[in-house]
This record gives sequence, C-alpha cells and structure tokens, in this order.
Amino acid sequence: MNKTTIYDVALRAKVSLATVSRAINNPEKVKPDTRERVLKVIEELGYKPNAFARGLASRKSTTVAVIVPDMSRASIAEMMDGIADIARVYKYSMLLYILDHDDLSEEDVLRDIIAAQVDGIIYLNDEVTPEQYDFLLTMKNEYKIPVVLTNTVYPDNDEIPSVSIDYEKAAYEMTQLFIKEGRKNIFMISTVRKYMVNDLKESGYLRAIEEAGLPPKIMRTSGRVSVNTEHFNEYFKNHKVDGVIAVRDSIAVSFMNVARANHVKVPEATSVAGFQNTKYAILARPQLTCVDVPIYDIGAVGMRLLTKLMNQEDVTDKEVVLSHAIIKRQSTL
Amino acid sequence: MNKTTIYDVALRAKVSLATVSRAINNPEKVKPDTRERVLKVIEELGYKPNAFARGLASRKSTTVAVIVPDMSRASIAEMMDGIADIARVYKYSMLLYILDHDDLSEEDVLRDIIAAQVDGIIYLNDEVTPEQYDFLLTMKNEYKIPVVLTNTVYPDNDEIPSVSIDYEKAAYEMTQLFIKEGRKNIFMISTVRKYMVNDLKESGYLRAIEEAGLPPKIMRTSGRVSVNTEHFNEYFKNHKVDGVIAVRDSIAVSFMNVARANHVKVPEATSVAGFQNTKYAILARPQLTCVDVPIYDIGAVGMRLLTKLMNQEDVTDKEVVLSHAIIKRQSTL
DNA sequence: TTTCTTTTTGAAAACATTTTCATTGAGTGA
DNA sequence: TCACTCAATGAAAATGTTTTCAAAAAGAAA
Repeated sequence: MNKTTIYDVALRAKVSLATVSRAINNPEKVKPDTRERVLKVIEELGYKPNAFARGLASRKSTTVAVIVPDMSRASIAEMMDGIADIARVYKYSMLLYILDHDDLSEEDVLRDIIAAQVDGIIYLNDEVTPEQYDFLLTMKNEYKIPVVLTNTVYPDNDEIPSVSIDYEKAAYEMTQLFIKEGRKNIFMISTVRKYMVNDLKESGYLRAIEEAGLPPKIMRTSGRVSVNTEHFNEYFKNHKVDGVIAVRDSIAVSFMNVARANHVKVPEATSVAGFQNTKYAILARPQLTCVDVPIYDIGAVGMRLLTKLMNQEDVTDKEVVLSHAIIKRQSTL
Repeated sequence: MNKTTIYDVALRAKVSLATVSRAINNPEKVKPDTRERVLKVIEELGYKPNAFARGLASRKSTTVAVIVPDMSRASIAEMMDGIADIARVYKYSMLLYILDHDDLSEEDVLRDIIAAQVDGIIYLNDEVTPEQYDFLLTMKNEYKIPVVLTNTVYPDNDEIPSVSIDYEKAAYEMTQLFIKEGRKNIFMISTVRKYMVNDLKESGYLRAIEEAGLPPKIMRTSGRVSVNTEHFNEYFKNHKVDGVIAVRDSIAVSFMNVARANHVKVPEATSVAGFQNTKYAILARPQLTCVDVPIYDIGAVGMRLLTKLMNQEDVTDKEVVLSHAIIKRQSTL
C-alpha cells in the first residue's frame, strides 16, 4: 500500500508541510479553521506520520524501552500490563528488551537502546546488580535518558527514581504476626541468589526476630520447584520449625507440600506465609497467607513517573513507596 | 552525549559514507582490507547506526510487532521468551502491543503499526476472533507485512502461517487415557468465552467420547479462580463425575480443591487432568497429569518462521505443528 | 490612514542513513 | 600496448518528518 505522506495532506489541504506538521504537534500555533481543515484531510486520508521520519527529525521517539531480565516471573507480566495501560494513555510505544541471563551483553543492549533513541527507560526487576545500576546511571547521566526502576530500590542511592513497596516493613509485619501467634522457630526461606528485594525481606524479618529475642533462621534455596522439595525434606529433618515465611508464594507452597508429606499440619503445627499474592496462594490448600504486592500499580505508577521525567516535569518524590497489605488466609492461625 | 554518526566513521576511516554503509550492510561489496579498516573504526568509536535514519532510508525497521491481547496468561511470558531469543539472533527488536480488552481499537493499533513500519507481525494468542483475523489479513495482503500466528490456528484458512500443537489430538489422547482407566462420566471443563483452542480441545474430547459410546459432558466456567470454586461446588452436587479434563491447569487445580473439600478422592474416585504443564500442575497435590505444551518452542519457531517470511524465503510449511506430550502424574490412576 | 506588533504561514535546512548512478582503477585477453 | 570488463568507491539523491527563519497577513495603536 502506498501510504500517505505529509505531502499528500498538505496538497489536499492547500497548505505547506510546515502547517500540517504544526496542526498535529503544535495545534495552538495554527489558526483554528486551517487546523480544522488539515485535521479533516488527515482523517479522510487516514494519514499517520511515519515514525522514522518523525523520530529522525525531532530526535524524539515517543518510545520507551522496557528492560526485563527474565520474563518467566509471574509478577513481570502484571507489571507490564500496568505499564502498557499508562503508556497507551500518553501515546508511548514500548520496545521490549529481554536481558540474556547467560551472557548479559549489557554493552550491546546499551548501544541498541541508544540507537533506538528511546525517550525513556523502565527497568522491571526485583533485583539490580551494581553493574546493572551503573549501566542505568550511564543512560541517565551520559545520555540524558530518564530511567525508572520498578519493584526494587537500590540501597543508598536514590539517583534513579524507583517505585516499589516497603519490603522490609512488609517482612517485619509478617514476622510480627508469626511472633504474636507464639511461634518460636520462625524460618525465612530466601533464595541462594542474592536479590535486592530478598535482602530487604530478610532484614525486615531479622529486625522483628531480634526485637522478640528469638533466634534468626534464614535458609536459602533455589527458586526451582523440583529442587526445593528435596532440599526442604533434607533440611527440615534436622530443624525444629513452627513458622515459615518464604520470599515467594511458590516457595511457600512447595514447603507446604513437603510439610503435608511429613504429616506436619499447616497451620496447626507450622504457620506458612508467602509474598506477592499470586494465583499459587489462592489455589493452594490451605490457602496461603501472604503479603499482597500491588504489582499492576507498581508498573502503572512507574510508567506515569517516567512520563513526567520525559516531559521534564518536576518530580518531588524520587522514591515512591506504594502500600502493601497482609492477606490472612488459612495457612496461619 | 554527542553520539557518533556515520560521518565520524567515514572521516576517521578515510572513506565515504557509502562505503561505511556498505561495510556494515553489504560486506561483500567492499574490499576486504577497507572493510576491516572501517569495522575497526566502528569498534573504536562504538558507533551504532541511528535506527531512525536507517529505517527511513531503507524503509525497513528490523523491528517486529508482538501483539498480545492479554499479558496475564502464564503461557504468554514463556512464548515471549522464545520469541525474544530468536529475535536476538536475527537482530530484530520487538515492539510490544498489548491489545485493550475493553475497547480494542484495532483501527488505531493498525495505524500505529503501519507508522512504526515494522517488518513483521507475530500474534500471540490462543484465540483469534474473525475481526482480528481480518485485521491480520489486511496487514498481510494490503500492507505486505508478514504475519505469524502462534498457539492458535484459524480454522479453514491457512493464509496466515501458524505455529501450534495439535490441540484436538492432545485432547483426544487425554480423553482416551481416561476411557482406558474405565472412567464413565468424563467431563471437560472449558471456558464460557469461546476460545479457538478450547474449541479444538472440545472436539478432540468429543471424538474420543463418541468413539467410546460415552455421554459427552462439557461444562463451561469462567477462568477466574474465585468464581470457579463456587461454581464447581454447585454444579457437581448434581452430577456424577469420575473424570475431569480441564482446558487449563489452574482450572484443574481449582476442581481438585473442590473435590477434596467434598471428600472426593483424586485419583481414586475421580481422575483429573489439565493443559499446559505449568507450575500449578507441579505445585498441586496430587500433582497434576497434563498435556505438556512446548510453549517456549512455539514462540521460538514462530519467530524463526517470521524471519524467513521477512527475508522472502520460501516457506513450505504454512501450518507448523509441534509435538506435545502427556505427562502422567498422580491425579490420574 | 500609517506604523508597529503579533499571529500565521511557507521555504528551506536539518536529521542520519541507504541506495543509485557514475567514475575510477585494476585486471584480462588480444 | 590497447580495448574491455568488472570490482571498488564516492557524490548525490532520496527517505518523510520537524524546526528555523523569514515573509506575509492581520490587528492594534497612533
């Protein structure tokens, strides 16, 4: 199809290219009735400016890069929904970059993103390595591309705005709940790999545990379900447990399965809780008590924040903290 | 940052723009040692062609549109991983379009995609409405943009290539498994909303049921977990059941939960199976028998197919069918 | 009316590439 | 050596916008 160009519109509306362009981008700079005429022709012809020409000339892309280190996490999809909904409102397109775990060729991705001339970057993850943070800082400072972090905060550095919940506090509250139940051997099951958010959960747990004068017990496991089962069986043979707070719902469910297999009753003998409030929590029996993370909102608010930054609006709040909730279900007393 | 342009490279390598361009895009058209020299300078300067200028001049974008009607489905993420991995290999970027359920303003998306000048379109879904198929046909025929469908086939029309598994056969086989177990009241739990793939699963189920001379029993439910439980309780109070094949793992797990609450033993009294082989299936107790759908591969193969189409290579197989497997676990005898 | 602003418009430059077409240079066969 | 072919290169056109700058038109003040 020979797509219509700005020339066609100009010709038909009997104005110059410049006027057509203005009618689209700076409507206030063109007399109302010419504008109307131009807009009508645009409508008639179904004209849509070529994104490349526009991007080249204006050095703006109305595109944001969404960087995802790993699609497989359940939370990512929902965050993406939040991002997409807001992006649509502000007419941004989303260019998706899925980082490669094996060889995360950051350098390459960086170049790609520069070449694509995105107007902003949104980084979806529950962890940021120092290298990745550096990478984002380069983007922000050297290339002047606004960046927003979602579902993480980078400790001791708020140069890059972030949207998240207070994971430390959430873990603290959950641990307190266990303590109030009278639990004495409360474990936190975290991941072997050090995720930033999991660090926060751990310190919230530790704070509550210390305040109560209980022994801290952190166990680290893989995220993989198949591996977990074995590991839990082995580990809890030699440990007294009456409470387990897992950093992810699926890990909590894995643990509950092992508990049942060993005839340990949940919640009578052991309380169990998770993080995120995913479908896993609802489908499990007993249903899982967990921290509800407003993951869609994190995406949406993050994207909204990014639009502000891209428009050079003042952003007072560099570290947005959304509120969480503790959802009590049958896996705790 | 003043990003380096092709001029900088040309200057430094003491050649013309044209040669630099050729060194990048048509290496065979430039003498080996000049090419090497140019490439070295490119490396030194960290030059990366501006995507807009390139797109404008070449009328190619090396970008594919990934159209997703709904991110929330677990399968989407994994398919996307498959797509991304192949896209990376062939150096394509992915522009993500998440369709809006409420007002799916197809017309708008269409224009956006045209304006973005993507080289190809990959449509991720387990259903395609006739309107959506029309839309894709317009893209293909009117705008000459190659399109690939993944995880669905459109019945009676293979104009648009697709990659999927044989859902009809999978359902047929699963139903046969139940019949061999001696089950007499085998239900298929499908969705209220008509999905193309679920239609296929239903007809596979019906074929097996009819062959065995058993009564067909299809129940339709919402996809939502919270609604399901209530619904199942109500429905199965009045129906004899000794087998349930659900169109999704999560629905199967929901059913198992209801069964347990009613002291119906799985698998002794009722066999249960699902589709997809997600984490839900593994985390459930008893673990769920299900059809394993190679969802990552579907994405990867789909993307590979798209690259072929974009390169105008001959594609003999317009309808790629990947093989599935039936994973037997503890929810069946 | 005349002059001075201000608004509205158009011509042309700029954006950074690819691609076409012409030119140069080197090799080949007579 | 001369004509001829073919590979390698460069100059310039083309891609479709936005933006700058200058000119024209319209309004306002005198």
